[in-house]
Amino acid sequence: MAREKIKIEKIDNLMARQVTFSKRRRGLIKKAQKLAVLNDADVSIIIFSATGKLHEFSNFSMEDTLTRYVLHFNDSEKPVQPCLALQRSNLEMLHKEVNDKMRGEDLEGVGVEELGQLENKLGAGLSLVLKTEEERVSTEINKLQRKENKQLRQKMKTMMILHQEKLVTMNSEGDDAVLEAEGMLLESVNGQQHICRQ
Amino acid sequence: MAREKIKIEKIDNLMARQVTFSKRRRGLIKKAQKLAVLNDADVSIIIFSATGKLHEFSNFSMEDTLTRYVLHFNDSEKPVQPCLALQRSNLEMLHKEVNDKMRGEDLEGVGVEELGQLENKLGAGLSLVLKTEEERVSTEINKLQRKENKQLRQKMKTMMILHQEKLVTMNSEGDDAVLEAEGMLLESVNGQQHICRQ
DNA sequence: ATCTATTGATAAAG
DNA sequence: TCTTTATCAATAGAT
Repeated sequence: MAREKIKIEKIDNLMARQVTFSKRRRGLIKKAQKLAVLNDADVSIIIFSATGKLHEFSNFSMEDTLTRYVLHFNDSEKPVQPCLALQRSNLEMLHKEVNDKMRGEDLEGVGVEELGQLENKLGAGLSLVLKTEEERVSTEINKLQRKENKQLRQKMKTMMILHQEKLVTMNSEGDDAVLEAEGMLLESVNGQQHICRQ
Repeated sequence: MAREKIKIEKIDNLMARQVTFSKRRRGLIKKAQKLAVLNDADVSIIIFSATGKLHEFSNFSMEDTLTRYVLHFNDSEKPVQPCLALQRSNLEMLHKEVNDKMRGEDLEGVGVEELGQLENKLGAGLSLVLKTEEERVSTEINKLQRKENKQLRQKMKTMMILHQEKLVTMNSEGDDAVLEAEGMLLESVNGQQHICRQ
């Protein structure tokens, strides 16, 4: 869109590429801003340049938008409106799911595998991000094994486990139902430990 | 950019807004595509329309780009190039961090609070996403309290705890260091339980 | 969806 | 990187 028409292919000249990147990046974000305002939409853009530099735009909170994106796949059939409505809708879906699936069942009698499907619904969006993080760290830990740095490995694993533990703590907020759930957690962890030792 | 210049403010007329949204959304994504190709960049766009419909573009894997985005803040001083380099760089940073902070310390003597800072480094990107999810569910659980649906609450909490448990399982891959770490986890959970009962 | 007058974006040069 | 300017690209309004 200028003096000459250019072919859409990687620009060879580094200098020209950097100049074009700056111009087009600003143009893109300008358009994103207009789209967001004109149409009352949430628009988020993440750009990593070839040199690894991050450029971002979000007319709303980037974190909230990404969370909304990740959670969107929990309830993709029925698109929802604003963030609060999104949360409400997701929870109502969980209500229904839980009531449908667990009606009349004794929770204590339901195994981890059977709960897995419901748990996946609850954590589906979370897992999308978690899985890559888990796999990433797992892969790196395997690389470390070759380096025989066992001490560091143990420390990293311990930290990861403590990280998970903190999350469990966040879930436990000291009301009536929690104590029973904590008991189940202890039983589960004991069972888990047994499985891990196989 | 057309017959008349328009003010950049929310378009009142619903029909006109929808038409403009379609046109500009396609234009934005077209520009994003060109930017990605011309400059060899990773470009991801997430758009939620006012009606909650999701539109997305990513010239690379959206999941990988979002993971890279979340992880980017672990190592923001030193931008990194490709995904593999990113992982390597992050791990090397963790190496250094762990060795610097824990050199000569007996791991068993280090409390949860003291590990927290390192653990936050390890999980910083993860937490960015997890925190909102945790807070979201936590908020909704509190709302449920008012509805006095205690049975459902317990089930949800149990599922969340089982979810965390599964993550712990993912971290445990049956090598030497894990058994000790699991022992620590059990101790930690017992301690945690005590704290929760206060 | 298609048209087209007009505005907006930008490639090349300075 | 900023400005200029000739040209190309996107699009507002109409159909």
